[in-house]
Amino acid sequence: MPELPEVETTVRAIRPFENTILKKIIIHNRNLRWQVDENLEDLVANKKILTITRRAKYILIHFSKYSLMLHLGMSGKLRIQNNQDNYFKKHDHVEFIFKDKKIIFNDVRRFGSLHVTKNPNEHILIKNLGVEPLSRKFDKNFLFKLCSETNLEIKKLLMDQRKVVGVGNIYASESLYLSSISPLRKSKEINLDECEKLVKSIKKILKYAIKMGGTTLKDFYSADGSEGYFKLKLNVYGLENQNCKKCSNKIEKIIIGQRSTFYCKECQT
DNA sequence: CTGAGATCCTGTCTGC
DNA sequence: TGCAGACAGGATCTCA
Repeated sequence: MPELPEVETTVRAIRPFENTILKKIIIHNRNLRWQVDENLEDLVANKKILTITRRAKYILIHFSKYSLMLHLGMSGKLRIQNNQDNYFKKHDHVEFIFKDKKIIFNDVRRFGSLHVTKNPNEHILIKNLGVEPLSRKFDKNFLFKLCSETNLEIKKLLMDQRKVVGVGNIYASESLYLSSISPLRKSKEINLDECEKLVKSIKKILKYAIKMGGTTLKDFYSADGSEGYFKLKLNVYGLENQNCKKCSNKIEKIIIGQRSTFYCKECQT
């Protein structure tokens, strides 16, 4: 579920917990993508959260000495619940307990992860990550250079977190559609103009998705813990055999790197 | 070094 | 209904 906009939306939803004391963490299941660090609860119990930030698809919760790194994987989500509403859902693995409320990490498939570290930027899972697509650094020249350094299908390149972070399977298909570039194109054959279009499309769709996600923050807080991110209007993803909005050709589904990929053969060349 | 493919896990949907 | 098989929005690891 979570690509950059969903993670960013989640970060914004829990940002009100900045400058509050995390009383304790209760871990019901340490068996996530990686085992949760043995002493993680002790290191941050009764400590004040200073800031909550995002790097790639990681949610970073910073305390004075340590930071928590939370990744939502494929199916992870956070929900905020009043302490008095004492109910559980299946696959609630971690509870972050505050004075009146708690944040609960629920993850059906357990591809998510939770780590504690002194310096997240130096953590093995973070230090080799690529450029933030919404940063200034990510411009046409930067993407053009990335494209010239390898010869992957462009969609694979976009999804390689060591090159560009945050773009997952949905937004890769969508941004290529907006740019009229085929997901099968080899990166070395993509010219500077096309890189410009692609950079603009990626930034545009990510910003749009974040904006849309923001409108559901209220749901995020709701007492019943209602789930689900706003489903923004997609142009190609999941729309196999439906008509392309630009040319009325049928949207095709193909597999690239074992991942479903949707595109219009007619408009994307 | 690169790139292809397997893999972790559970739930849901499709087709017989 | 039951059941097998495919598939799901991530990312690492192994191996050629």
